[in-house]
Amino acid sequence: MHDIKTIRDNPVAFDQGLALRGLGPMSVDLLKLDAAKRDHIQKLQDAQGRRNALSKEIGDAMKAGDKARAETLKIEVAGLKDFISTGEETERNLTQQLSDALSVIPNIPMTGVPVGKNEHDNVELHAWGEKPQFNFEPRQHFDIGEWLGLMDFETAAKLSGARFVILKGQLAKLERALGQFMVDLHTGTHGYTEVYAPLMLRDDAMYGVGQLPKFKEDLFQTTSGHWLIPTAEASLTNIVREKVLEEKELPIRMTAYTPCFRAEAGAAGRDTRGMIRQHQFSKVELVSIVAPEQAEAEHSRMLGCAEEVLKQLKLAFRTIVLCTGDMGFGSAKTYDIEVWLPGQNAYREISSCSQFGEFQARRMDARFKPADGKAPRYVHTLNGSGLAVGRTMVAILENYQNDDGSVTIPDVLRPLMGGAEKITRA
RNA sequence: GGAGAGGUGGCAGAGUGGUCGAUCGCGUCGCACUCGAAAUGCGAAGUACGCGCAAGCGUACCGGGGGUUCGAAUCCCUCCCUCUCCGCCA
Repeated sequence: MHDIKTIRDNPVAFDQGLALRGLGPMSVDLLKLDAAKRDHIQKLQDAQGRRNALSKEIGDAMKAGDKARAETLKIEVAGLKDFISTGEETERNLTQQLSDALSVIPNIPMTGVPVGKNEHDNVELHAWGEKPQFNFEPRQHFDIGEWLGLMDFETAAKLSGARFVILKGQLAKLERALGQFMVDLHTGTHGYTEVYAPLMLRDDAMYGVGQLPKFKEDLFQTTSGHWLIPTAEASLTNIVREKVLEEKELPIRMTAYTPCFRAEAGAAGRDTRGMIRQHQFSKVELVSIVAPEQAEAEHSRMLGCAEEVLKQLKLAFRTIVLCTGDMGFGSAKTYDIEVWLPGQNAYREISSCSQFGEFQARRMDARFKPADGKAPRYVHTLNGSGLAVGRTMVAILENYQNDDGSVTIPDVLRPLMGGAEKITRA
């Protein structure tokens, strides 16, 4: 959510920021609405002030027993009544209009983010690891999983339709092991606090992280009106909503291993086979709540925490900075980590780490009291996948596949897989 | 699901429809006393928006929203949340 005052003070910079995202200028319309609202408020407040003064006089007159004077004054106030009641409604409407307009405007990219139109303009930061070499044609993960007899899309479709999967035996266990491995790494060596949080959220919470009002069609809603979380970011970030934290409490680092639910409304025809794009998947999420000055350093740190998972699993990846035209709605700067998938012969996104500035904090009203005792300021929020569990399983299947169809289990996961070294056909 | 009780400033807790933006206490901050601290005494302090260079002035805010009234923290409606008892249940 943008601050109308900031736009008022510097409309040109605001429009330039939008242009980076490929959007047309909006400041003129917003400021017109803002001016109309403030002009109206001024008139309304004058009228309210007169009413309050007269009402006080009525009270005094009544106390003094001067009935006639009280009645005269009442008539005078009656003249203001219509203006005030319609004026209050108009104020509500104008406020709502302005807020509606602001709530669907994306965040402005930070300076330094590469300027570009779409994913082709993203910039590679660095790459890590060696792509595995095979003396056979590497297969895609769904072929591997189905051949193993441990990955079943057909039955899942009977239960739930497209974009669901059933995992069995060692693959079901691998999913659980991956989640546990990641959470243990982030809580153990990276200093995050593990959190168990609701998977169903209310409107306000979804609005707070920017999922609503604009991306309703990407979400599932229950009959109770709750929204199923598309990412644990929504649950974790909202933990600080409507709070005024002490600066010494920052940074707050949280992680959670949760299912995520996405309607994938706009993805018809994309990644229709396999586990890459599902309505339900697991993810270990990282969320940081920090003072503004810490945000950039925290962002790099978070990226490192996510990359460490891939390093320990010995999976090759590259890290890119999304260009201005490819960033998500609320993000000010985003790193994507893409893991190498030999079966697809391509890098695929496995993590996205973003900083939001105060964009989400404004929507949530999440602030902190600076150590110097000055007025509360908005916190900065960050989140990143650490990692998407389903896609990590995909990467393991494709990178660790063997000629005989089995899949070698990465060293670090073996203790969590009952000591097994390979996943073999059921 | 049934019945009931509540939601007031950082916390706790008063508040007959008319100087209530709100008593008192605790906590916080400043000053005094002290070598320093504690204790004590005195004093300060809500948030948002608007106007103003500023001092300041105005408006709104007692869970959210709407209403009654000349005037609402106080009355009415509605939604949300919390607590207690009963029922059901992983």
